[in-house]
Amino acid sequence: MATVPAVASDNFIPDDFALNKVDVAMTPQERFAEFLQTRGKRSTRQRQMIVEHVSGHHEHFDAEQLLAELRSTPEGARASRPTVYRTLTEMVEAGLLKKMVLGGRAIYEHDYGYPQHDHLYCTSCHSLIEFSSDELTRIRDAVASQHHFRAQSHRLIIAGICAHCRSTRSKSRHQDRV
Amino acid sequence: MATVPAVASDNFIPDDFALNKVDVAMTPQERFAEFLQTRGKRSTRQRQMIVEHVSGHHEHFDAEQLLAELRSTPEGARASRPTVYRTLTEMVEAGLLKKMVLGGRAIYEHDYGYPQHDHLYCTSCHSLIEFSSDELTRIRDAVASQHHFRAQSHRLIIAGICAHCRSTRSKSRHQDRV
DNA sequence: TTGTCTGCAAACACTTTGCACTTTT
DNA sequence: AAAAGTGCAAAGTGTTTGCAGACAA
Repeated sequence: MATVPAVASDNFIPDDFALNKVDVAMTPQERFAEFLQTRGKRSTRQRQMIVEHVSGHHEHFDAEQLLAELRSTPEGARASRPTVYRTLTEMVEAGLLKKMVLGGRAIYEHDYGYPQHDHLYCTSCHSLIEFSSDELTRIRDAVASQHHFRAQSHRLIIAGICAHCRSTRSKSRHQDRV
Repeated sequence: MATVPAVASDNFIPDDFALNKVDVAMTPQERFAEFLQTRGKRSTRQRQMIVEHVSGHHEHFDAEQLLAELRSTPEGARASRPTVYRTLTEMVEAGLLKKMVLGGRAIYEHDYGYPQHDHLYCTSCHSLIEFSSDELTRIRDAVASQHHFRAQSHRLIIAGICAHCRSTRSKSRHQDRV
């Protein structure tokens, strides 16, 4: 199953395991458990609580944010920074999360059970608005075949100012790396 | 930091100055000189040689690469690392270069006088192949207006394996952050 | 002269790693 | 018991910044 070298998952492309859209009925937790099992990895308390927490918050987030949230939970629900980073990496490998880089740091979003989509990125308030376009996928495949390129995935980010910031005419407009 | 984290032009969107497609006949050097002037900035030896060098190499590159190239030039054509970074930032502000982030570091490409285009990114050899699509721009504008979003720019990166790597069946396939 | 630039060294943000100890299997 | 995981502290990257001396305007 795991033919692909398990690079620390800087990839935003789920690996072979992830591509098997086997059982869509599994919960993220179950799916992750299966993933760990097939990899000879262990189901630890930390990994469990991280998947649990992430599954309950359907927003975009980054590692430090997640770490802070975990630390603010009542229970001894805490994991170290390295563990959080390591687990996020595994969740990407498992196809539960998708990773992208914005403003210099990695942003994660849910991938399991969510349809392919792209983003509008407000350079003023940094919000991400999702949208999807079939046409886009068509263009992608057309362009790829023209170049004898095997497309595995794509990422389109349209940067600009969102409706809210436009009306607020925020003074503090600035633009971030994409 | 201040309210607006003065992210030194991490933007890939040319600022107001850049949007004035005034004189397309100017050389990059002239344009940069004009940019500096309107900003009350000075035309130093370092800035001149950096623009000069960059203008002579029409490839994608990153700051460290440029720094290394400058250091290998015969003449005392050298600038410090901070100066290289600062000047690249200015060149982006001036609309001469466009910046994007791939594999964790900033990649620059020429923007002045070059048509809008997007990229195919080979996750195996890390090469960037350019292409352009009018349809894409259409989609972008359609999506943006649907969301009352003012699109300023967009970036589409199609990741996959290029023709060359596909035939080479490279063993070392790996995937990088985009 | 005057205020901007440069280069150095140090600081930075985010992320990864080495290693001894702890846990899961 | 054996193997994998965790946390700590330290190391890395790529990039930015404070500051004193160097230099355009």
